[in-house]
Amino acid sequence: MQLQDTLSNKEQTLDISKKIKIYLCGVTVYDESHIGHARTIIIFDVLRKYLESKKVEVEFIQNFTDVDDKIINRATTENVSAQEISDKYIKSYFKDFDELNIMRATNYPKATEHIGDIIKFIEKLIDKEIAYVSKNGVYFSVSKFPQYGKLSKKKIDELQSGSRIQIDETKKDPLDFALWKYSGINPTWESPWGKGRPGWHIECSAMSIKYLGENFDIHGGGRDLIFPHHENEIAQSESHTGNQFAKIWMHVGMVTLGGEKMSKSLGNTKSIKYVLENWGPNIIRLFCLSGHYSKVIDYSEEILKENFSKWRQVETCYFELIHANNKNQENISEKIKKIGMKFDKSLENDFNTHLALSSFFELVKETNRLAAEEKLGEENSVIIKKEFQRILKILGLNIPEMSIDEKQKIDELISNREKFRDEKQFVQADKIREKLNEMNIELIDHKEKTIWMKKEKIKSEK
RNA sequence: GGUACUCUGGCAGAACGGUUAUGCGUGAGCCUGCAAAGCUUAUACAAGGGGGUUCGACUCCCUCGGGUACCUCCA
Repeated sequence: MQLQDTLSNKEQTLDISKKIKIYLCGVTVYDESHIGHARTIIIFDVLRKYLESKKVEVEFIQNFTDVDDKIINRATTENVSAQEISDKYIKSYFKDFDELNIMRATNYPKATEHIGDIIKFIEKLIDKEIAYVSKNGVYFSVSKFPQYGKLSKKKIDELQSGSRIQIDETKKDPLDFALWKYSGINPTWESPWGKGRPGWHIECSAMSIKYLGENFDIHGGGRDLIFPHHENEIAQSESHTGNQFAKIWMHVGMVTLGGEKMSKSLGNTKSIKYVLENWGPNIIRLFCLSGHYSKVIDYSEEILKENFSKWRQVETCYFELIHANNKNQENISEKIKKIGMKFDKSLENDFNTHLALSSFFELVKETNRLAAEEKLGEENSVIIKKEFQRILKILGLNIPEMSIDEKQKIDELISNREKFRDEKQFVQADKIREKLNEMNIELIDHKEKTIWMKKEKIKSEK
């Protein structure tokens, strides 16, 4: 599998004949997650589901940064403890992402639960004289890591001149960043240097190495983490271990709103809860997979509506497959096999989900065509269904199952309607159709039969 | 200002040095008691501007321009 690597700026080969270790930078838990977070996590979720569909073992670590100024600020404002804030939003995080059908990570380490590891990590950096203790905390000395800037392609002297932060006189160099900050405001921990809390970045170095080792396969996150977060992680980690850190750096493009980056600080976010309520998980997933992961995608109601139309076709396809019983059949196994191979090939070529989706829609279209031509028989449907469900599973799309009782009731109503139709009592027949519609059951009248499909309830549908 | 990414048909969005992307939308038709859904078919100067390399460029090179992101809050 080929993946574009931010560090080398080249496609690198991911050897999928062995176990794959992935570390994804998760969220700082001080507020509701938005659709931008969802995109990044959905991309990695599909990557993982694809790998696992190929029987590749994946160890997937995603952290929660649960100690941070913003958490503390929020806690102060709401007059509760920082932990209450982070707990609340971790809970909320899982609610959102379970609903989005995201597979749980192997582990979700939290910064606050790894303070000991972090302190040890910093101690080693001090021993190596790469970090130093100052009046305000412990700092990483950027000048001790000559390759600093290699990920974000920045030159150290340019960074210094363009630096927009106020110069902290206690630091040896304005670029040096905090590993440990002295602080009297809770939460704080004792350390060999004084009471305080860890800086941002250090938790990801300490935890990724702890769980995945010094040199793991993929380190990912949003593009906005390249600098300074990931740049600093590399500096700390490689100084610490003397080894190469992650093999491949994979960065997901931003979600914009009206061409502007969606971010909490700009206040132009669409929360996952909002979008879930209006469009549901499947359409969100289709939307997030509709462009190449490295590029920007723009959120708009129109584009969600477009994905809604796509989803309807997928649903139709599914229900056609379920009800397939035509006698005439075409031999389609070769065609389906080819589509499946194209789907896989697209994903293995820098994880091109959009191209993969176009193969998927070929399958959907082909099935719906056969159904329209009354050529979708049981044999075909078995072949197609296998591939259809394989792809659905990789993409994390989900058509809700129905109970047998429900199905029975629907079949009854349909056969009643058929009687009325045969007797040309269309008013009665339409009444039944109307009734089913209220149950979110849509009828498709074919020449030889009427089939039903359960439509997902979409609030924003017109 | 620096760095990176980006500019493809009404919209979204891919691949590829020479071939239909695909989807949405729109028009027409088929199916239907009517619908809906679906199918068929049609539709689009496609390539930010200008140069160059090449037998041939959307694809490579140069140049000019637009957009976005990052330059210590950020997925």
